[in-house]
Amino acid sequence: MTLSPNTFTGEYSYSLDSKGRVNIPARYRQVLSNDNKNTFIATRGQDACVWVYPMIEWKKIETELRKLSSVSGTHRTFIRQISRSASPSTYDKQGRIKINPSLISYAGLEKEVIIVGVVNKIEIWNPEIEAEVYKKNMELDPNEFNELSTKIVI
Amino acid sequence: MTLSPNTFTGEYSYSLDSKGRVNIPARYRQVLSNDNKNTFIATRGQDACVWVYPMIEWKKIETELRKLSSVSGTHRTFIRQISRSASPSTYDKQGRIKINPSLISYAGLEKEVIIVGVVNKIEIWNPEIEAEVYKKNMELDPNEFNELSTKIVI
DNA sequence: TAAGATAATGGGTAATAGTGGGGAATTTTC
DNA sequence: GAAAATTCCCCACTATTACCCATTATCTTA
Repeated sequence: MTLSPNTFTGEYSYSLDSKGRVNIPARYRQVLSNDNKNTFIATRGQDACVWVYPMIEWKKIETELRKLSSVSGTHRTFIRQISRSASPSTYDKQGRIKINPSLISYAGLEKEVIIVGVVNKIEIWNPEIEAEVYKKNMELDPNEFNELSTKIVI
Repeated sequence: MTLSPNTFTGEYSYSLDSKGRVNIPARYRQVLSNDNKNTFIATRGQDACVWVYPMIEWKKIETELRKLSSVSGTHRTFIRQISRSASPSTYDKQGRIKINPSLISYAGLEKEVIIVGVVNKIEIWNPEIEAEVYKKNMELDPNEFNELSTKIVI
């Protein structure tokens, strides 16, 4: 059952332990290409969750950031906000990565978390917050969904 | 944990000691390429912070300065300003560099500082000042910010 | 459905990182 | 040229992290 490399789908329930570690689902680790060196980059999501990129995917962002100039105030702020919350973590022998305290509090994570594969990255949520956000988004924008359907066929 | 060489992300809290020394986070030292000779160049940031470049990255700035030297304009002023206050520092056995007094007062640094990796360089802030600047910037340009994130963040 | 294999979780310990300070060497000042 | 000041290098203590092992749970297959 080998899907495309570095592509994540499905939803899992895991626990965040007292040392701030979460397991990366075995299936996700299996589809990682070797050049990721077992390393992920965790960062703030656009929603109240943690985004976890395989290293290779993150490097693409990094390359784009390097093109921006620090002469521009807006660019400077942008780079800082993206970069400051990004921290690499190589998973241990048991397949866990470490999530740093500021990300844990940003995403409101407690013991039980859900892990969602969103194609090129992984999201880690507090289940309660995820349910709220899901509900809100569904009510919000039926039109945008229609618009999307013209762009992508599933 | 092997990210691109000379590339810094993440945020850390450190202390500036009575001798004007700050620790460079171990993770940052590990991604330094050898040709940096354990040396950084500290200078005035565009914001109220200290910018710390690995030597190799700094040399790129110097190259830029030479290119711009015959052209008048803001770029030249910008780079000259950074250049004039730049001073090199090699980190000691414990991984600390020395920040000179004029930079400490420019950035308003006290005992507690935060260190932010902004891709090609490192920023050192007084936490209170950083929080203010953050707040101000967030109010300033949400539109441009969103536009940038749709282009760059994947 | 039982047994083996794989995966998830929790915790202990050795190694590493961060902090503070002492003293030799060097520079500055009188 | 001596005293004072500063810088640099080293050592020691403490806190934190990463690594390893043990146990429990879940999945797979015969």
